[in-house]
Parts: sequence; C-alpha cells; structure tokens
Amino acid sequence: MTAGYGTLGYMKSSPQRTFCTDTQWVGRAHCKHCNIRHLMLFTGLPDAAFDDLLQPIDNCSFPAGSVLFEEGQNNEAIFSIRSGMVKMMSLTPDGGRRIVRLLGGGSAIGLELLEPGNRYRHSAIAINTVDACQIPLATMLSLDAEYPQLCQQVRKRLQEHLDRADQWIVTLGTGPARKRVAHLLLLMIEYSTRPNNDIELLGGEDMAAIIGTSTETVSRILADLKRRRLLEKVSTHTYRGDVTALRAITREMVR
Amino acid sequence: MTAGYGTLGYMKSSPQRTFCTDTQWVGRAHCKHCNIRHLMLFTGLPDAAFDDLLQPIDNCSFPAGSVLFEEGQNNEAIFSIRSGMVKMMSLTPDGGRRIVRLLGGGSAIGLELLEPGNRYRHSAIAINTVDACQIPLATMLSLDAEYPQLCQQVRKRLQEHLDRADQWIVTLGTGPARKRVAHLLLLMIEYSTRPNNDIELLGGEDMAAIIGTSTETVSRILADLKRRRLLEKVSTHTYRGDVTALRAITREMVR
DNA sequence: CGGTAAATTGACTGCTCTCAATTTACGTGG
DNA sequence: CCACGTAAATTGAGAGCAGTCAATTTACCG
Repeated sequence: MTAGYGTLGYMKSSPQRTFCTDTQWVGRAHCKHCNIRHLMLFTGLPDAAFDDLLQPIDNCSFPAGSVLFEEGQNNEAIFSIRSGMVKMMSLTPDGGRRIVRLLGGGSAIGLELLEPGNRYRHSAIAINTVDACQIPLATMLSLDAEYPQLCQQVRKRLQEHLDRADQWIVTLGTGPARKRVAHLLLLMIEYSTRPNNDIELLGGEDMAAIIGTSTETVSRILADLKRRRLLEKVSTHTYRGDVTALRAITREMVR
Repeated sequence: MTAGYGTLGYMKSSPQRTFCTDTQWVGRAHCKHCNIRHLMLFTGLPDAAFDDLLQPIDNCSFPAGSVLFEEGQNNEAIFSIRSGMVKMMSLTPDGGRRIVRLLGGGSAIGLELLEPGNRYRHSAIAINTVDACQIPLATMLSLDAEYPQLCQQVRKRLQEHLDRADQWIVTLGTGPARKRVAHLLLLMIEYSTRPNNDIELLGGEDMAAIIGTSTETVSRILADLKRRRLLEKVSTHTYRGDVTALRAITREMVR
C-alpha cells in the first residue's frame, strides 16, 4: 500500500539548513554616499532625505544559506539587495516548498509590508553571499510619505517582480522537464554577472523546487546536457552554457 | 516519426476566436459619481480630480470572448474592471498559450504601461460580460503626477497581482493534475460572487491553459470529480463544489 | 432540425515519480 | 595531507500518471 507515485514527495525537501553562520553586521549604511544608489530603491531621493531617519539603516552581509526573513514573520524591515542572490520560497498547502523567484542586486524584498497588516509572503534565503541594506519599515514609511518619487520606485520594482513571476509561470511552469531546465539555465545565464555564459549551478534541490520536479529528474537532465556538451564544465559547480542550443530546446515543437 | 508525447502540442490551443461582437460603448464614465469608486483604482482621489481630464474616460461593455488588448500592443490605455472576469494570457516561447491570471471587479489591468516604453505584457480577454472603464494613459499619468494617493493605489494593486501570481505558481503550477484542478476550483469558488459555492466552470481549453495540462486530462479529472459528487450540477455549466473535500485533495500527502 | 465546435472516452506510448543502491563531493579531525 | 563520515549527486529499475491520437457523444447556434 505504499505504491509508487505519491503525490508530492518530491516537494518536501529537507528542512532548511540554518547553518547560518550568523549574519554579519557590516556597518551603518551610508545612503548619502552609496556608490550604487542609482541602481537601488533610493534612486532619486535627495541627500537630505537621509539626514533625519526615524531608525537607522544597517548594511549586512548574509552568508550562503542564511535566512533574511521567513514566511509569516514580520521583522518590520525591507531589504535592498546590493549584491548576491536570494531565493524567495513559499510553502505549498501539502507541506512542500516551492521557489517562486530569484532576485539579485538592485532588487528590494519585503515590500509587501508596505500594505498595512501584512507579513512576509515568502522566506528569503541567501544563495551565495548577499550584501543587503536593512531598511526599517518605519523609516521606509516616513520616506514614502515625504517623497513621492519613492512610491514610483517601489511601483517600478513591483512591476519587475510581477514580470518575473509571469515569466516564471510561462517558462518554468509549463511543458516537459527538459524544457523547463533549459529555461532555468537561460535565466541563470541572463541573471549572471559572469562573462562567457558561465553560471554557477544551483543545488539540485533548489532547481527541483524551481521547476517543480524531483531532484532525480533534474539530475538526469543535467547529466544528459553535460553529455551532449550543452553544458561544459569550467570549474567546480561552474559551467558554460550553449545558449543557442538551450534556446532551441525551449522552442522545440511538435507537428 | 510523429511519435507520441510531443513536447507542447497541448499548449497550442486554437487561435483566439474573435467573435467579438464589437465592444459596446456604454458612455462617458462618471467617476465623480461612480457608486463603486471606493473599490476602484480611483479611491481617494478628490472629485475635483475629474474636472479637467486630459482625455475622457470611457465606460465600455465587453462581451464574452472579446479582447480588451493584446500582448505586445500598446493602446495607450489602462482598464479598470467594474464587473465580470478577464483572463490574462501569455504566449509561450514554443507557440503555446498560458493563462497567468484571472481578474475581476476592482482590478486594474495594463498598469505595465506606466513604466515608460512598455507594451502590454499579456492579452486580456473577457471570460464573461465585462464592464470596464478605459483610462487613457495620458490621463492616468497626469493624475499620477498630481495626486500621490494614486501611486499608492497602483502599488496596492500591483502587490495584489503579485500575490496572485505567486499563489498561481505555488498552487496551480505544482503537483499532479488532480491537485491543480482542485486548487483551481477552490480559486474559482473564492473569486465567485455567487452564493453556495456555486461556480460557472471555465471552458476545458481555458482550464488546461491555467494548470498547464491537456484538455483531455482536465476533462477526465472533472468527470471523476462529478462522479464522486465533489461537483454537483446546479444548471448548465454551473456546479456546486464540495469545498471541504476539494481542500482535502489539495493537502493529500504521501508518507 | 442540421452542422459545427466542444467535451468525453478509450487505447497506447512514454515521461517522470518513487524507491533504492552507489558514487562522488566535501568538511572535519587526526 | 590524508582518513573518515555525512550529505549530495548519480544511476537503475519499475510503476503510475499524463500526453497524443482518434473515435464518439454531447452541446449549442442558427
């Protein structure tokens, strides 16, 4: 009576390791002199905006695997990612986990707290070392009240998140597993900051939680892609993707 | 060489019927005296805001099946839905179609045009008769520039869209088909305005484009649910759902 | 009442899940 | 630097779920 094909065993990844070598406090953020402010949430705010903050903004470094915040919590803080990559993870009704977004430098997360009474909608977990500024909600709200440009920036970022979510549905939630893996690899290449279409592969469990399959299926497909030279090993965990061939996979049709 | 299991034939639904008994112009919108304004995008704007609109806002009725706008186009208009339901549809890279959202009264669509240079990201198609107000982009931008409350409302709606997109990924894009159908039915019941958990079933092709399966699979699962009385026929196309039992399906686990 | 589109159902293929056994990778401590 | 132990990745075997093709029935519109 344990017959094969249980419904969602493949969603129930092992509990999140909180190796969490504790978050490292880098220092008070220096928004006024931030050298990448033009890419960040606070673009367009005048320097004077940072003179009398309600609560200070901290700059923190999160090691790979650490948790910025968890679904259902409310830390009263929004995070502005300076560098590194974060996975946004949700629980499924049957106890599984699903990654709904990958976000990197320039993105802001936890914006849902801006709507009153809200809690975090996802767990945010660092994939590699993440450098982020932690903006207290109170600070955010008071800036938002005073500077209308900020709401425009928030709107722009929400729209980007929405675009990514839709792309996620269309490319990573549709079709056979091989096609979804190809889409994911192309996405990683696109998000990557490295030259030459080089990407650091995610762990198998993460990839499975992204495309909604078992880890074994992911492993088999990756093995096949490596065998067929669509993925060439550059170094440990790092591979060079054949973009043209991967794109061809995503477009394969019948008839 | 036509062997079974082609990659995405099931995504290629027949071309959208544009029966489109033409959109009916109901009249100039009377925002100032709109009896549901408190539910709409323009909540919180003072009456005076509507005195000198750059371009007039029209109130239109769209019959089932008609197209409000199409992916890639740019009609320079945002739509505020008063009643009825709209499906937001995207093309997949291999020529298929996927529905990424269902939206009803109170929602605003086409907000992506607020970011300069953008085109519609989806095709918006009426599922039943839709009553909507068509807000010219120029009007929207000038109101947005003058009244900061409007950006807050836009932000709130984008956040709602994002929440729905994430829910879509987690509940409709994950797990075996039966579970996804159960989630979809519960969603329809939730969105429905009828009493008694009664819902009007979508066409099979639409349901397939929502959960990402073939129409045949949808049909088989629905037949099974009807047989097992989780769906009781009320009238043509209208069924009463057994919410408890459907929820149980969504939570089924192994182990 | 006839004609077309949609829904249903069956047969069959094959993709992907589960279970299980290795193998590989990696951090720890000697 | 190597040995060890644990976690992750790989691979195989078997079974179930879902896609395709095709035939039929039902629904709906004129």
